[in-house]
Amino acid sequence: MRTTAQFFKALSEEPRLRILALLLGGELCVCDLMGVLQLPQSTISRHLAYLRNTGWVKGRRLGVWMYYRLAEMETPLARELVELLGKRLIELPDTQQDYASLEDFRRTKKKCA
Amino acid sequence: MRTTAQFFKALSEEPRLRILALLLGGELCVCDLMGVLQLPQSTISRHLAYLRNTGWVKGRRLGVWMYYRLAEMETPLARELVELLGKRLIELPDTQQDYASLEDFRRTKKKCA
DNA sequence: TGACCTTATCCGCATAGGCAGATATATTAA
DNA sequence: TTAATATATCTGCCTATGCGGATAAGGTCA
Repeated sequence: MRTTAQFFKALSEEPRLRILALLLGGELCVCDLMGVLQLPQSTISRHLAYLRNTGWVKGRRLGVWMYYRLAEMETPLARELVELLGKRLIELPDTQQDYASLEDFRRTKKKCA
Repeated sequence: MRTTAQFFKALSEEPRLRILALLLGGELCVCDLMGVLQLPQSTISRHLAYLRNTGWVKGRRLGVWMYYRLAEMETPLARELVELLGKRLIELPDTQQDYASLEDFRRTKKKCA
């Protein structure tokens, strides 16, 4: 139960929820997330560490860049929750706006990747 | 998005998650929750206030007792999340144990209700 | 190797929020 | 009205955790 609460805690802070919403759309590197969330690199990285430790995301290194993606969930609760978020979280206006920012960022400031 | 994060925050602390899991089984009074969670009354009441303020539960007074139940959710995300919890959270061993404790408590120490 | 880039972690600080005990409020019953 | 019970809120304390800046670590390329 403690584990389950810890798992939900990942969703309880706005920056982490936004990161997860973005990752529902596919793999992203840290600099993409910085571009969208407009938060310092250390903050982004710390939240990603949190998400890694609670089993939400996995990272892989590609050269200099770390790419993060949603992990494969291990329990039915987690799997169905991800499915639900993919359907309902994504349709929220805030999420849509973040997706638009991501588009912008990738088009204009493609410093990374 | 902030609201959504706040909403998930309700699930991010073990006592609140346990309370919600119990309420998935139906309306309960504060003393029932005290009996199961074994936490001081002020702690239970504070968590219930939190759950009230974030729209998770509604309370109604019946004489001296306050009964709490899950609220009717207002968004598809929330509704489907409750449905998911009702299916998957309830089957966790910890939750089952709390349900058993509730049975016990109601049978033996029926001081309230 | 050394310069440079990206990401992770460390540090100190500030704040949110948990807890328990004390007190206040509401309801019932004598 | 007074007493008793159930619940809510207040208070003070303490821990967890968020934050940003600084620094470390890992990787690439000249």
